[in-house]
Amino acid sequence: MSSALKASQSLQLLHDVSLGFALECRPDGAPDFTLRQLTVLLTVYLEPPPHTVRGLAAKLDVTKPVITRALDSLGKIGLVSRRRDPADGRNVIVQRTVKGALYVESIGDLVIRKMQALR
Amino acid sequence: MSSALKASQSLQLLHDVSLGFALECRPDGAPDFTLRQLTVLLTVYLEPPPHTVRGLAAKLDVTKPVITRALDSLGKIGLVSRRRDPADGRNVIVQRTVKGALYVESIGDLVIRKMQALR
DNA sequence: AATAACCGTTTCGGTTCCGGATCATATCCG
DNA sequence: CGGATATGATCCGGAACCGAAACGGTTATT
Repeated sequence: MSSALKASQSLQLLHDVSLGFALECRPDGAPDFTLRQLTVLLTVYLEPPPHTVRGLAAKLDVTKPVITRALDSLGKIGLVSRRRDPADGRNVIVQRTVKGALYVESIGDLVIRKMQALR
Repeated sequence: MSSALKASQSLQLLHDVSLGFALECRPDGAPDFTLRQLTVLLTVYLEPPPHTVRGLAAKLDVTKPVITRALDSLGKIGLVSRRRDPADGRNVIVQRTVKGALYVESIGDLVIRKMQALR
């Protein structure tokens, strides 16, 4: 048995993760997560730093205010923090937090759990 | 090598799929997909029929108007259709469409593609 | 020093989404 | 038949989101 999943299994996994995420992964009474917010969060925690508003906007192909607002939402519940770049005062650097790292880790657990439940 | 992915790989996969979905899987100039709309779509196409508004609302743990609106959005671009239940005229049965099936299949391809690109 | 370029945030108008309540219709049951 | 119940759609007020544009602050250029 290889590590490749069949098409139907891939879809089932995505379905289970989407559903499980909405049902089980609500952080701290936070309201619903947008797919965009989730993507921002995962990008910050999975891709090598530093992360700037401009860079995230380009990577996700959205405008800057979208990123600013997403960081507002994520920051409000402590999943991310911001600080000015000391080297270039125009930049804002998005930083990871302990709480965010734990939360992202729990999402990974969800994916693994759903994958193991696949048949 | 087993079919199990490590935690970091699971997260990377979810990230790549989220990002790829937003960037590559825009059906017919359709606006952004909500995570909820995606979940509804996948549920309709992956879980055994019949699907009703009430059943979908219960499964996703949201109110009925949310499902009605999601079906409006999905139906507008032909990814899903509705018809009255001939047996019980109160029910609305959500039906799959050819276009929807092809679209869901393309999402499966995306997942597989991102999985194969994992390292 | 003055100007231009760059970056993130805020504002603005418009759209979409949400849950609760309500409505119209259909079915069930006394 | 008539009232209670069930289902999905619609309306309502509030909240969140979007892109374009404008704004304040920082750095680069001349």
